[in-house]
Amino acid sequence: MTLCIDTFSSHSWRETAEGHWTGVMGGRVWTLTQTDDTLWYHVYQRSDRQGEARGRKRRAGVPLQVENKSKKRFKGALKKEEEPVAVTPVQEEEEMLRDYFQLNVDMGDLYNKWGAADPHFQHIAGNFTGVRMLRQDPTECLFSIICTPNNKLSRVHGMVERMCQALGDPLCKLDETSYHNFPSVSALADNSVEARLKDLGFGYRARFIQQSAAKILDTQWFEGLRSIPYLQARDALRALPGVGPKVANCVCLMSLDKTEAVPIDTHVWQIAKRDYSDAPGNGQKSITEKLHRDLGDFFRNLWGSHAGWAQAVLFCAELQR
DNA sequence: ACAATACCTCGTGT
DNA sequence: AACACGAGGTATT
Repeated sequence: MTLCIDTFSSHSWRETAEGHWTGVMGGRVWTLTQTDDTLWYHVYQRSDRQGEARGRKRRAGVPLQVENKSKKRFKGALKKEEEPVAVTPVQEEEEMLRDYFQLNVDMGDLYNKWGAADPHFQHIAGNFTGVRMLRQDPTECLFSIICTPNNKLSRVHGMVERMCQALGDPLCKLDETSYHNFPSVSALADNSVEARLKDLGFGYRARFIQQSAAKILDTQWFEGLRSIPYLQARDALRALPGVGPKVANCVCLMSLDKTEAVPIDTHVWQIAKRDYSDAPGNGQKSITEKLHRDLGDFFRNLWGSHAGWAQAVLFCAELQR
């Protein structure tokens, strides 16, 4: 069982050693690894004086052995814990991971449901029971995904990294790598941001980011998107510059708890045309907004309430072939 | 509603 | 070595 965090899903993680993923989540720097059904983690503490983590004192560039394994042991969705009276730091950290990896969701049930409804899913992804959707921070998700259209993922990764370094608060420094929080919306809304991001190689996306941030700051509806229905959230996001159907659906799916949101990108469309002959849009030349809706409806009808998750799993399985 | 076009940048391929 | 190509779409016409 190997932990792997897809670079499209989140650009904040990188594999610093084999099977060990280091990144920022919830304002803290983590290193994660997995053995069997157990997720092991280490949280770096910010030093009082120099802003460097204590973890820095560990051997440079090697796997970080988690200390106090008995304390930091983290069991997945295997057993329920009793409600704590007072929340300890360890309990808080475990809850953050449980939330981020959505470990309360029983993937077995979902896989059975998808496989039963769709023989092709069963054939391609029936065994990929370990793949699950992250529950990302909406702000980080939105502004990262805005960078992806008409772009290469490798470049997006560098862009996001530079944006965090330039505009996010520093957290700690490990082995010459400084980790920063994702920039706040207000930091991204500043008038100087467009020029700054252009200097960092963002091209025309620099304006989208600054303008979207300014609009979010101005209108205030962004924070409430998790608690309103999918279609309302999607349409609200569509009003932001640089946010089309694909980006809106990605943000809905990956950060706003809209499990039914199905982002249609060029790869998904190829798969749909090849493997789902009864799907709409077979004679279509390109992905129009209507086709995006129709294909989404088709997959929601096929897979049910977690269609977006099913699509992500199927695509992940596709990549492994 | 759909098709055509430009778009920043920067690996890669020729 | 120079140059065209296109990338997990979007905005505009």
